Amino acid sequence: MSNIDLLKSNSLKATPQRLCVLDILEDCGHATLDDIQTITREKFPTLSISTIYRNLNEMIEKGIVSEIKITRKQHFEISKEKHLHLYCKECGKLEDFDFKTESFTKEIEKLANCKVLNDVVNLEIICEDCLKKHNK
Amino acid sequence: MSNIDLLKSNSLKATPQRLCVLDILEDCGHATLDDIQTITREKFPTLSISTIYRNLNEMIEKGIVSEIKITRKQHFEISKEKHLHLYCKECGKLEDFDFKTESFTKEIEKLANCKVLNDVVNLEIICEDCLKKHNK
DNA sequence: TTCTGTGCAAATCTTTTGCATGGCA
DNA sequence: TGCCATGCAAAAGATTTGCACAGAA
Repeated sequence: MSNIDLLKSNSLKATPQRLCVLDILEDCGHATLDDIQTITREKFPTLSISTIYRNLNEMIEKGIVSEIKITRKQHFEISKEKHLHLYCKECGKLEDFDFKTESFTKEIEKLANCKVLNDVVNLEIICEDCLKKHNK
Repeated sequence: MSNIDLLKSNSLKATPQRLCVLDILEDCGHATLDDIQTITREKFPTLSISTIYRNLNEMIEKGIVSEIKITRKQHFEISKEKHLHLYCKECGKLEDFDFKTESFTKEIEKLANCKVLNDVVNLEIICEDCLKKHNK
């Protein structure tokens, strides 16, 4: 589904500003507010920060976009299938990792008698590259 | 270990203000900044918000206190053993759940060639009570 | 025309800093 | 005395809101 359809199917108009934000999230995987502001400014010098906030909040409410609460600066991404976020505390890299979390969450559901909503689990790590540096 | 010793062993003076914050975290399990501010005010009407921020940041740096990044308002807790946070999106309850996350994190480490640092994994859920309400 | 979305500026929070004061080793 | 910690006020940042205008249905 194109980003245009994604917006329309959530009764949001496909404005250039919204598409621009979605394109950035698609290209970068995840972006902070600063990232979004910097990149959008190149295309739309007049695009206002309040529009970014407003649109992100709307798209989060509709479930099109998700917030990633792992670093102090929050990141945003286009909502997608169950996966992991691996954030390297050493080099600051934030990556998606394709991993079905079901078997983990199903176990919790059984033990705690609850329904787990997360499609995403966030983990702080030291990444492969940084581990290699340690061993040198 | 008492909170006094906890502070001293991290070369922080055990001031009444710091102890008050730690007591709150101990009593509540987790508290937001608002919680901390409201409760400390009862005991120390003059305790300033900047002192709370400064102390929390220091204690986070030393690893005595951890931030919980799950809701929009961040929560704080006294650092402890590996466990889960279950946050009910419906009623807003945030609870600890005793669950060893090792088998999950070990699997990720193998697959992604990384070291997982988390002692804590955050999950958004619908809790047992709220599920019951649905079925009525 | 009627809505919805945008930009700008102002208002409101949140968080951090600078500095003078106070208390404890 | 010499630190370290605090309180207060100001500064800096982040986020939201009000309003008038612009553009698409």
